[in-house]
Amino acid sequence: MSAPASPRKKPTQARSLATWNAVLEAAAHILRKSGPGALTTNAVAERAGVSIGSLYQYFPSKEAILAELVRRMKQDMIEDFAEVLDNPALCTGPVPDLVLALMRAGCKHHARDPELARRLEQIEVDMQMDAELAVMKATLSARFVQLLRGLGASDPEVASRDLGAMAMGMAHAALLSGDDDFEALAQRMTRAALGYLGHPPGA
Amino acid sequence: MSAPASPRKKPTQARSLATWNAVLEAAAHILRKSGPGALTTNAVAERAGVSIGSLYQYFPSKEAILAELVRRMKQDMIEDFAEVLDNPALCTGPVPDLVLALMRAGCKHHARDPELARRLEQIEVDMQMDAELAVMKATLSARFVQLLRGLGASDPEVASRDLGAMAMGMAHAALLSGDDDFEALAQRMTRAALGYLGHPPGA
DNA sequence: TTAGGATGTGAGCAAATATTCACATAATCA
DNA sequence: TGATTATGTGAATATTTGCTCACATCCTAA
Repeated sequence: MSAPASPRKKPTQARSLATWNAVLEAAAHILRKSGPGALTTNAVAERAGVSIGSLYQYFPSKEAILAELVRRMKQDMIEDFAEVLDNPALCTGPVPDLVLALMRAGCKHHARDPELARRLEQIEVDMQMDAELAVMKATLSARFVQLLRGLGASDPEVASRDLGAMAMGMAHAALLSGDDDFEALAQRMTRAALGYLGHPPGA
Repeated sequence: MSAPASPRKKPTQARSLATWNAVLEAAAHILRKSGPGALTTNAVAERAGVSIGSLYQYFPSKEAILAELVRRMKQDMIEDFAEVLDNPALCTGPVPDLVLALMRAGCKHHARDPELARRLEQIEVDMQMDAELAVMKATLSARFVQLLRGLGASDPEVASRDLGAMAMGMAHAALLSGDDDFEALAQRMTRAALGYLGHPPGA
């Protein structure tokens, strides 16, 4: 419960790096297939083909494993969004195109690994972040707030929160229904987001 | 895990009904204040001022307690929505007024007990429903689908899912930020929903 | 080659947790 | 009243789970 959520030691040799990865992959697999209730340290070690002692050599607690998985997902997400935010043509072009591109980016990691993404986003809510993760989240959030201010949103902080939550909610609901058409999903998200921002619906 | 999620026996005397209620209230309190991780049967019994044996007389498992809490919340929600859906003036009036009324209804149980509502909605996702709960959810969903079809939504089933998830996501995010202005929240939800439905933003 | 650090092992401990059961007390009714 | 049923009790059990530790094996570098 009170154990630090950061890795105990970084692997240096190739052998230990394989162990490290096997643990994370096993945890991801269990989370994906059986949910957080089945995620026990012993189960992770067994699935990883690694002894429980080895697991604890690199992760001081179950939470640390989850934290690392969340950090990886968040990292990917930030990169997906950055690809859009760093594109000058999109940022100066029509707002609907920009919003659609952002929603597509937001759906990307769901498309890659839907169930895992859903689980991790749910877990993230109840997880106390380590400093690294906090910085990553703050950075991403700040970029959105700035963008929304540029789009004329009256309360960019709230708008950022709302639009993110809206997209996440829709994505999770789609997954639970077995709907994996993420392009159509991104377009529906865009309609809602543009409405939120006060843009009239175009063709 | 495989225990039935329905109550073991219904209380008949006043004394046992008090026990029944104390258990549910205690479970709600723990969920609200400490989250699902702290919800153990022994903790619930202790908080309720009731022996663990008594708890198991009425609830065959921890899941059964949660199922009952979820059923109660869902029941309240359905009533809140029914108040709007059964109002002819609203249903035949301007669409934005109707949508706003629905969003307000959707926020109502969050306003009553925000943290509990958030937790229960999260738990509900991973809970296998009993028949009673399934019927309640299906009934509510059917009414929304019908309404959305009347509003000209091209895919009412998907729209119902999307709009519900959207509202829930925004509500949860607001709560986590400590934002408890549910009227403002309902208005922002309405903007997004109208955009989703293709309605041009009015004054 | 060999010393010493890095890595791996898994039995087992301590704590937590869900649940049962044998028994006690209270309410109801013939 | 006495008998039967409803309700309440909490110590005890069986299981699970996070985690440690004493020891084995592997790698690297001098």
